Amino acid sequence: MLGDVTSENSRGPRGPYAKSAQLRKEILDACVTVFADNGFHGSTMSAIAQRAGIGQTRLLHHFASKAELLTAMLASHEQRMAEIIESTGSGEDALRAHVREVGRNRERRDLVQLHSIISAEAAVAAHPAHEVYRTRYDQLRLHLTGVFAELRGAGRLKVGTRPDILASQFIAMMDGLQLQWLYSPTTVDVADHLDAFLSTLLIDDAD
Amino acid sequence: MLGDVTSENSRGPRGPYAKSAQLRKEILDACVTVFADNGFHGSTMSAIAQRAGIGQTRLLHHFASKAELLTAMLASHEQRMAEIIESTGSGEDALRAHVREVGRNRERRDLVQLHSIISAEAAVAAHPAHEVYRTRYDQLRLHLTGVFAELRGAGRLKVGTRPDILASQFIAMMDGLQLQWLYSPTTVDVADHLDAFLSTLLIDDAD
DNA sequence: GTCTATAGAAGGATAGAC
DNA sequence: GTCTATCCTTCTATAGAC
Repeated sequence: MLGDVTSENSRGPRGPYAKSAQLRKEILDACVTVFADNGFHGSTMSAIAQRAGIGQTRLLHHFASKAELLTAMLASHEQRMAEIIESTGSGEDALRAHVREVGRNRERRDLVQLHSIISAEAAVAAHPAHEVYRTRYDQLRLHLTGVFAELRGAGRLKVGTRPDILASQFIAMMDGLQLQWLYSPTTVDVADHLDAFLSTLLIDDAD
Repeated sequence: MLGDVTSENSRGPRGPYAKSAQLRKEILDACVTVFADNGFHGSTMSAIAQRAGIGQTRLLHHFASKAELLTAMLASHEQRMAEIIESTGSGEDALRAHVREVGRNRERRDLVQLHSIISAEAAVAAHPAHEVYRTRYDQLRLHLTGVFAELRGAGRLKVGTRPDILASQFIAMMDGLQLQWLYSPTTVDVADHLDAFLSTLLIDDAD
């Protein structure tokens, strides 16, 4: 810092690191596939390296451990989920946005597998992704509780329902339907069944 | 068979096997705990043996491989699920029976973890439990579709709902709520939220 | 940053004595 | 049926040359 006229730390990676950044990205992509198929426990550094088309030691040079690889990969996806929560408008639009997002996963079986297997593994406190997932579920429930509460205020919710319970139910339905879809892609239509669920809850907007 | 006057094969294990049967049971119990915490991939024969209080080679003498251990353990539980499907009366009683069963799992966190992690791992075709779980989900959907269809016939179902979709939704809700309960046992009440779901679907019986 | 080589531990599974 | 000893493989991770 002091007197270092060439310092550019605040502007992110300099020239030589550009290639590294690209490689890191490719490694993280390889991670998704391998972790999706075998979970954290069943995946090996060698398998990930092979998938990324590099050697095992080279992989280890960029990510010091398997746990670091998992958390880095999850962090790179976390951003996208945050966007969905923030960006959406209010009320029903917010819910339909979630359904649309889940519907897009039809083309990304790897992402569905990844979520299903890691979320289940990480339910154990010792798992490297435990805190990340606990926080994620808490935030998502909080967000959706707010959305349903808003709908309640607008008189759009069927009587006898509670926003906080609906939030848990909606998340459960997303997770559970995606799991069944993995087993029977032609039988279970995630987006369709989610829409059906919302239809049983919401009173038609009459404006 | 031919001329073997001492043959008692058709009456199950003879004397000397009684101890083996007991040990097998203890091993399978140890399995539940270990597989529940680490899944199939993350569990080791040594860990299971240690949990069962025996040596690794002794474990291997009774179950030839880890995959055999998993399938034997699942088979010993399959029976219980079949009973729930068969035994229950009709209509709403059948659904409430499922809710009660899931409610009992509050005292069996290990079983919930086991189901969550194995069902997610086994979504990959190469997993030793893949076929078992695919079949289980198919049968459960079939069973519940019948139950909901019956309720539809009795005029107990809200309009705009479809028995087959409700079956998928109900299973998804069970799986998904149990997963959230693992992360937040004090926030998510599985049986309560399931009951709430059924309440939004069913028209009160007026007889 | 990348490579070869390899350590050191743990994995599943087998052989053979008792 | 149970034990000790052990094989072979694979795992994560390190060291050091280039």
